[in-house]
Amino acid sequence: MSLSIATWNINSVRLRINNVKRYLRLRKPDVLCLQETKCPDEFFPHKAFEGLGYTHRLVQGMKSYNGVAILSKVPFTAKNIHHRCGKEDCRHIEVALETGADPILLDNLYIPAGGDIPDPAVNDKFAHKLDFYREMAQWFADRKPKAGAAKGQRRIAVGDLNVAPLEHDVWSHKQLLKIVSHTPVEVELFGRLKASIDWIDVPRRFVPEDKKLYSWWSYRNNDWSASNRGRRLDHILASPALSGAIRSHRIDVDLRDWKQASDHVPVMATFEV
DNA sequence: ATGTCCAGCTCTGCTGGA
Repeated sequence: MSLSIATWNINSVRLRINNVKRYLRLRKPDVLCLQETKCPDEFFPHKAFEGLGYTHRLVQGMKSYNGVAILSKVPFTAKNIHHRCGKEDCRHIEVALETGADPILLDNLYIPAGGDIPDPAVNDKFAHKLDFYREMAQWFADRKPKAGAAKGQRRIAVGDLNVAPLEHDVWSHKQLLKIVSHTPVEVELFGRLKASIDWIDVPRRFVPEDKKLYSWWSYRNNDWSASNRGRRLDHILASPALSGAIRSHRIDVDLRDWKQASDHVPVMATFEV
């Protein structure tokens, strides 16, 4: 079967529910993973998703900040809500998609942005971000198949990871080296997470590393497309067991121009599973 | 890099977070 999965930092699911519905009608992903829903569970707009066929849902939200949700046409089991770095701040949920004999584990992540000052000694938010990366790298590493095992688990991790790891994941590598999201310490930790189970960077399977690729443009730019100062903060990672199943990717840049847009656009990938 | 958006509270302006 074909399986399409999209990830989108929506920056308030209630405020942008009409954009979400429009996107779902346009691209019809089988699974949508949202971050920054900013919505306590009792107010989550379940009806909108139910009406579009997303009858399987796992939401974990809180007041004002953070919040993640998995909305799916494909049934899933193993609804896991993970607490990270000793906090209950709604940043990691995991399901097992019922796709054939062997389910696919799907992680939806909202990694802390990290504040403005890239120094963990003076900025607790940056320290939290680095700790989150270390914890995730270890958690995935603990799930890596033992040496000699035939093949690993089919696993996909998506979300706003708040790091643009490659030189051409930002508009200016040089000018962003000291800007949170592209500092060497963050890029190193992203690499450690990626190496934990030899994750495949799905969009980069299709777009060479010397080509610019972004999923986020700051609200602080008056004309985001004229300056095009973007960053690739939103990611889709696939485990090696899915390497042969990757079929396509799409980053819907045009959505940054929709009325009342999020500062992030959706990133989607299709697999033949 | 600059500087805009969102949620919450209450206060229809301000604050913190991104």
